[in-house]
Amino acid sequence: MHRDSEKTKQKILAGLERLITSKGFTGVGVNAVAREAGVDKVLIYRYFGSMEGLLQAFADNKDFFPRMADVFDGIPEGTPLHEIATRMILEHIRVFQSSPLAQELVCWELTEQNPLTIMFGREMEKHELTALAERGIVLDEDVVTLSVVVLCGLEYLVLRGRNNNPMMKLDYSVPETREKIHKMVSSVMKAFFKSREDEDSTE
Amino acid sequence: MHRDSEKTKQKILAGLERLITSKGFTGVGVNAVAREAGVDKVLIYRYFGSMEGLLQAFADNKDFFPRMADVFDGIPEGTPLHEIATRMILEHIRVFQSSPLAQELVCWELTEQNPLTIMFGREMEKHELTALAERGIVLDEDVVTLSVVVLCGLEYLVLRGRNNNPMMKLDYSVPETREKIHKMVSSVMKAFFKSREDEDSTE
DNA sequence: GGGTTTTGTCACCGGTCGGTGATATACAAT
DNA sequence: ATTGTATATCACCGACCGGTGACAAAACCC
Repeated sequence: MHRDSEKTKQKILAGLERLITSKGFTGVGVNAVAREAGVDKVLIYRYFGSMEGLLQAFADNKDFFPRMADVFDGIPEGTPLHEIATRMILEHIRVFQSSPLAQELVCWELTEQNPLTIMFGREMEKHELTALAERGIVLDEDVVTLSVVVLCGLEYLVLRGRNNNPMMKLDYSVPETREKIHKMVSSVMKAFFKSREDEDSTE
Repeated sequence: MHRDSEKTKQKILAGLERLITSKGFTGVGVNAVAREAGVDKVLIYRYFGSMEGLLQAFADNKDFFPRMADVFDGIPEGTPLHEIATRMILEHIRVFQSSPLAQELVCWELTEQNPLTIMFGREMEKHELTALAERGIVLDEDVVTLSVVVLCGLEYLVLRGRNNNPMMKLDYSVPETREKIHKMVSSVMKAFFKSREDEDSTE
């Protein structure tokens, strides 16, 4: 039984993460976290002050999304804008789908406010399209709006897919459906870009 | 103190609804419902067997969405398809936004399975586009997919708007933003329909 | 070594939860 | 009025919750 406060803090944080991903956010509590971490709950109060403090610490020590900027490096020069946007969306959703933690946090965010969900929300808010702005890529406002709405739609479908709650027969957890949706996204982005250009040229 | 089992059942069901909309689904429990309804909790077990039974009964006695078919009656003959689809989407989302109960149930659906969320999910699943099919209106599969994805995106934005969780600066609870989004939906549907037609004619 | 601080264990508190049995009270049939 | 039944009230159970104080033991400092 070594005594290492730093290690126990990590055990607690790891326990919290396991608990969230396994039982969902509704199961999160001081007792449950302590049990999961194999640690006395009083240590949570000692090291983090409270459950709120623990959530805050968890949010601080974690970056939920990989750097979106890396996506760009895989995109060759001269790729049309609509394809860049499409890839951004699909890449984001791929990451999101492979992260049960992120999915659970979004659900939590929709039902409650706490230090963790607030921080997570901020992270979520900026990551995507700011990366474009950093590269000096300026998109039509409507295009941005569409991208976000589509992105939201896909996230939502991923969340519904977790519990087999298809939306109008559209089940994102089915590979064929997923493929169909991806194709649609690609073509709608293309069509919308084109219609914007046509409009600009006739003004 | 009248003794009217039917009335008590209604009081319990009403209490459940008030509780869901006011405290959210996380606050739902036998004790809380009984307290909210001003009734002893044992009556819940007597009349509904269990919490599950109560949720089932609540789902049975409630239709969450007004008949979507009525939307058609307000649409003149000869309206272009893309505009019909657009109106369907926006009408659905208008209803959804004005129903805190529906919003809370969706959140519940995303986190847990129970008789109520399952029934609600089924209701949600069919209502929208089946109405089109009933009228003999056949839409391109991609168009349906796009409609659903956009619809999902808007629902998601409504949910995020409840707790001020904008998505990439896009806050659906702000009227101007809402207006902007509606315009975008209208024009993207138009553009996508057009691109489908172009594609068909060149095959 | 001794004394202090840090780290961890344990027992306990009041409160709420889901669930149940015993009992009182209103009503309806006779 | 008497009986039986449906309706409602009350008290209670064990389990879990968030939170705290008392205390043991390891580690550190001199």
